[in-house]
Amino acid sequence: MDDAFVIVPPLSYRPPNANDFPESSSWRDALFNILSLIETTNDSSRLPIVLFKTDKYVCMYDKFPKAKYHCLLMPRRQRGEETIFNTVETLNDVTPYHSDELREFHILGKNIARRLQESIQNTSDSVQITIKLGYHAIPSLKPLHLHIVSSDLDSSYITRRNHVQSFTSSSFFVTPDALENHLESAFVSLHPPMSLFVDVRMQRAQSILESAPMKCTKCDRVALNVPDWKRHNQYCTAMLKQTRSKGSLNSLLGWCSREYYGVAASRNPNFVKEINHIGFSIFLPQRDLGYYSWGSKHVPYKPLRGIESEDEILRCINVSDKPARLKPIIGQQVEFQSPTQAVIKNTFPYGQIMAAGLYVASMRGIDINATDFCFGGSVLGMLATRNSSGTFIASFIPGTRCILVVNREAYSENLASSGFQFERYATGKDMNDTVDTTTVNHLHTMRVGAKNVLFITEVHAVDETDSPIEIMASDPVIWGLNILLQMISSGSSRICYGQSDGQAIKNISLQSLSSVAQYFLQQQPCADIQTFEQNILSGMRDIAAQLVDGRLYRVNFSLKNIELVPEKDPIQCAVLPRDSVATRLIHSIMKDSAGAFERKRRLSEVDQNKGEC
DNA sequence: GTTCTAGAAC
DNA sequence: GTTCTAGAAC
Repeated sequence: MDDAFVIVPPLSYRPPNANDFPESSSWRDALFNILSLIETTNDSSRLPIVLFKTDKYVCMYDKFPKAKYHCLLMPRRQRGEETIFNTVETLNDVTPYHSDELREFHILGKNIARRLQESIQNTSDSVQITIKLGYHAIPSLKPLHLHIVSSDLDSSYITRRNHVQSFTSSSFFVTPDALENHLESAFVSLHPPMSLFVDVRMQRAQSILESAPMKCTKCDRVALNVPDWKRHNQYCTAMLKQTRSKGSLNSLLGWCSREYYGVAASRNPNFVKEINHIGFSIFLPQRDLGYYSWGSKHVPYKPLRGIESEDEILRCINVSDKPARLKPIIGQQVEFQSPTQAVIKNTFPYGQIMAAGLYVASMRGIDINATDFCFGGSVLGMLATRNSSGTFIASFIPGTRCILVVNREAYSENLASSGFQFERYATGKDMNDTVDTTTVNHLHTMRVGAKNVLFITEVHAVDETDSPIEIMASDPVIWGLNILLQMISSGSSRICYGQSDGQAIKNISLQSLSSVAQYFLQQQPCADIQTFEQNILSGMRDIAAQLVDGRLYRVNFSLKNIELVPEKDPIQCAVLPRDSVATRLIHSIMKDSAGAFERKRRLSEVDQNKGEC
């Protein structure tokens, strides 16, 4: 281990004021917000909430210190870099594969602890206080954070039983040594270690918080209640017990075997398996951010730049909606109906609604600043085939370095068409209903190569586990690679399709993503997945390299190479509302999400009341 | 994670 | 009457 990475200078502990900490949309995102503040602040070593940082890690003061000295050590979020820590949110995401990184992290933590110990050497506290390191077996906050905390636990912020237990229980407070020993045990006794994850015994850990006796850390006296524990703790004069750490194992840590595909795997394991089964290696699903619906309420068309306020967008979003469940229709035959014609243009508010997806993604904890790209549903296909059957526009999302790429082609759709009829049939709706224009969208992130990509795509249905299913009234073979990449963009591991002869849909079947791929590759023996992957990665590189300013660019092709050309009609081809509106929509989440969220709630109540009257 | 508060425990 | 806990809201 190269100690140079983790050398810590002498530290002086100067806890900040509570209002030095950034406001957070939700307490769950508090640490993420701090981490992105650190990345976006020019000289973040001057931030009062930071005690010490390196290129990879940051040690910040705890906002509610449970002892005279209390900090949190975390890996920094590194844009575009492959650090495994980026996907570790709790101890349950840790694998033996993380051993080396964790060891380095722990050495840094111990060195910080040593410096803190030095800094209190000459104070009256020096005799009684030692600095301890540990993770909470069940943390309240993500991502992974190591507590560096002094043994006194003398703090007005200790108010509840679980505060006491979480820092005094020798098993709930998981020391770095205990975690390292646990990981080490996988290499000794279990095989194969790479598919194993740490598994915290949740029930036992919870019962420690709730019902284990609260003991004094010095004399083991059992307290009657929290105030009793605090009173005794302040005046107990017994010597602090020396805790053994080397070689210790933690009784709350076990193992759980599952394949490693990233964080999203637990939500939609089939999708991840299918992608790997096809042979794609550049896609690593990360976070599944769920669904939201867009109901435009039959208002007139409007140019995106004509949107006056974010409320015009907020009122159309329903964050608790999800796609309808696919009905058991396999093998059935469906006659088409003759519903009322309903032609709609993909113009706002019936299209061009990426801003809504960005809003919901921010609300659900995506840091747009830490995201490299945001793609609509057909972008992967365009990059892979280098075929611009569409008008693709690339531009920075205002106020960020995140590149939004969407198909801005203007087209019309008829809700009476057979495709829409089949979608409604497959989800148990009235085939003749051409009035409801609500669409449901899925949000998820993937690593694509070394980049973080947010996907905002429409989905038609979900299966019994609420995973997306593509629905299509034609044989997917016709669509070839595009449908494959559209499914990947929407996070769909299956497609429900039937063959249409104009009168009816026949042979409705359900196929997996990999069988669609297999069929496509059979039809086109010259096609190979690796070439498509290279096209996608080099396309993303080209776009990032050529996007030099805040203007709108059209994605053109010359000899299959991507060329960004400044869009001649940036007003007409806008992909987001004007900057002031878009910025408030996306960034208000960080600073003022409570306000935006409350406003959204009030608006939806108003709309509901209208409906009821 | 905290804050707030009803009502149980004393 | 006061002290303390636990659950909901944020």
